Amino acid sequence: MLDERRMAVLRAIVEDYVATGEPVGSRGLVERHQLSVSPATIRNDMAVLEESGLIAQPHTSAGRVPTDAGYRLFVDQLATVKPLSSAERRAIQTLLDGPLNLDSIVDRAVRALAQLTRQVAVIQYPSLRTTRVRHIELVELSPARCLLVLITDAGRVEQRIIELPAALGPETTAVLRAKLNEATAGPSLEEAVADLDNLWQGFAPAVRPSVQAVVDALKEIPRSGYQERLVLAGTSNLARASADFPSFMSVLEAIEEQVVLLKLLTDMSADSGKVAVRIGHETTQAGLEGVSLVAAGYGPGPAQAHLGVLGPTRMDYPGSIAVVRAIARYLSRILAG
Amino acid sequence: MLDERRMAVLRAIVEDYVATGEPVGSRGLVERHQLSVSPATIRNDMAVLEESGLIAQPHTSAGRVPTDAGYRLFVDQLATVKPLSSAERRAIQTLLDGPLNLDSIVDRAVRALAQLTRQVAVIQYPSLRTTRVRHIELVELSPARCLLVLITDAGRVEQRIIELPAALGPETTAVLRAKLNEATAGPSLEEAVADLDNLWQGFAPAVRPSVQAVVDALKEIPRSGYQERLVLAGTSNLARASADFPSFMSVLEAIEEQVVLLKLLTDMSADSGKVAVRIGHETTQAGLEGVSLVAAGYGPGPAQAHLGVLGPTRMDYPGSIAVVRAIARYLSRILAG
DNA sequence: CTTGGCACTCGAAATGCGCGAGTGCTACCG
DNA sequence: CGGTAGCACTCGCGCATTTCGAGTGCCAAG
Repeated sequence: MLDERRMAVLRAIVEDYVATGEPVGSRGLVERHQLSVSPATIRNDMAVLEESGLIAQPHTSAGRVPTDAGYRLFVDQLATVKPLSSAERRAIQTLLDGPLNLDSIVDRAVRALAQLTRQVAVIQYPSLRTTRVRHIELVELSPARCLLVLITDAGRVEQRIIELPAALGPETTAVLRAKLNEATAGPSLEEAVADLDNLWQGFAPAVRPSVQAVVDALKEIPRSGYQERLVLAGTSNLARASADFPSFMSVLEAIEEQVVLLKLLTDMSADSGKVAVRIGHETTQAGLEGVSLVAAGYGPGPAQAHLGVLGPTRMDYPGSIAVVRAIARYLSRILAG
Repeated sequence: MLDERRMAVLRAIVEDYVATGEPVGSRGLVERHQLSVSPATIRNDMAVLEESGLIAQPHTSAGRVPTDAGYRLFVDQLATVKPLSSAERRAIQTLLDGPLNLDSIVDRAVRALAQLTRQVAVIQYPSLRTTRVRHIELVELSPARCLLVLITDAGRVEQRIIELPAALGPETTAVLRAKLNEATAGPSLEEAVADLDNLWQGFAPAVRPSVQAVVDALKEIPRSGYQERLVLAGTSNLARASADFPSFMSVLEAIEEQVVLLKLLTDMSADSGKVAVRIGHETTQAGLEGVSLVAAGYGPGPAQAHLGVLGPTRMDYPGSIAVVRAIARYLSRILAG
């Protein structure tokens, strides 16, 4: 039923529509592709494809447009891997230069992603849940306050100011710091933090409430919603494609909200380096009608975080997939180094 | 020449145009405002105002629209201070709740700013140049690498990973950390950092290159462009007002670029708490045609950073000014606490 | 100085029309 | 039976034309 040529026709329709943005007709197809059959034949094939729900026509006497299902089939079976151009390779390579602190790496990566795909790019910071603790620092700011600084494996730094019931004093602070570092030196933060409940026992009664305050703050870190951070770039690319969205303002809102986007990202690909694609209605989120998402996990070891690009369903999937995969790998490598 | 009533007319035109977005005619004016004169009189006044360059008509047989100069006069002399509504007060008040670390405070503040003004909100992080150092932390990650963590007065935390020519060892690290804290305990980071050039003399020859590497990294921090951080919110509000811009995509691009925006912000208000307004062409930046900016400085003591909102020239100036001022003050107070 | 009256202008919306891209169908061919 | 050529038909798009009305400027009178 869906033989060789019909698939070729579908591929051609997707490619042309992505390129031009206009419904593609039978004549144009045979002209631009080497299909070596007549337009009439193509029309018959198109009728079949339409019946299968892979393409549709916006109105009678217009050309055909791929449906979400059509894109899905294209991405899964028809798309040929598109190797990165040397210019793209070079652009990504420059990521390796520059400061090694996480903030600036992520910033450069997200900009590169947006620029190369010409879509909206999004990167989630390595989750505090799953990464391991590299170091914990405890600084007395005043008798009533101290600062807790947490540095993870992936280079992420998180800080909290803690109000203390009673002053700790320099020695106690040093001891507590050492114990915290010792206790969290093992597996992920989330697991490590579970063992801290009895820490106060090793301290003098006077400072125990303060110790507990610090422990509570530390336990709170992987729990709070604030711990998830998302950075965006290339929002202006959305405006360029605004004609493709029913309401691109609602898309902007949904993106800014971050919550929805975060959920989508984490729901998608799990494995580091694997690229997953959500097309159109598959992103069952309010405000994201007509939006596709190409995402991958990244991070040292198993995926600790995700990154991706977001654009109209009418999007260059092979190209986006290639860039997303490449950047995810580079990022993983840098963070592991 | 510009008597009482003419100013009242200008104010009415600005208010109506801001409210409706449509050129306002003489008849509508007398209907909606208590001007107790006839439309014909208003027309004469309008002719004068137009001659003075304060209003203009998009085309013959259309109503009048304020020019940039008109808005300027309105803001400087005509606008009445608009007190915050209790709902607005409450919304800002909730800023005081929640975690006290800088990132989340700024995040909440920028969202509040965007929501209350229904404009694009932008907040600049307290500059590393002018703030004082609260604490410096130095952590050995491996023999060849250490992590430098800088905590400023305003609660900002900055980190760098430093490649070391030779291992420092725990004792030397401790000594160096102490010396760095001692040396930077004075004035602003930028000034403090100037005195570090001879620090290596106090160390054994073997570790001197490593000490110098740390000092260099520290000196680099206030210098690098990366140190300036800008956070945005409410970009979707721009889309709502997209009809007001000649090309709102270029506005989006300019905003994303951040460099332009940063320059504008720092060029504007200097004093903490004072609100400054740039209207239309006064923002002499490419891509920002038809954009106005309402900004204020904030921070403990003299303004260390800026925040503001950005929108079409057709914008509720009194309201925006009130909110910007309020949030700048709250933020200053929180950071000082 | 203000006001009513009036002719005039000009953009926005409505209307009508022709063009052409594209389709589906049918008859025909290898 | 799949492919092809021909052909009538549909329907959105672009364009010219018209109409409508909001708003102005000017003038003469109060």
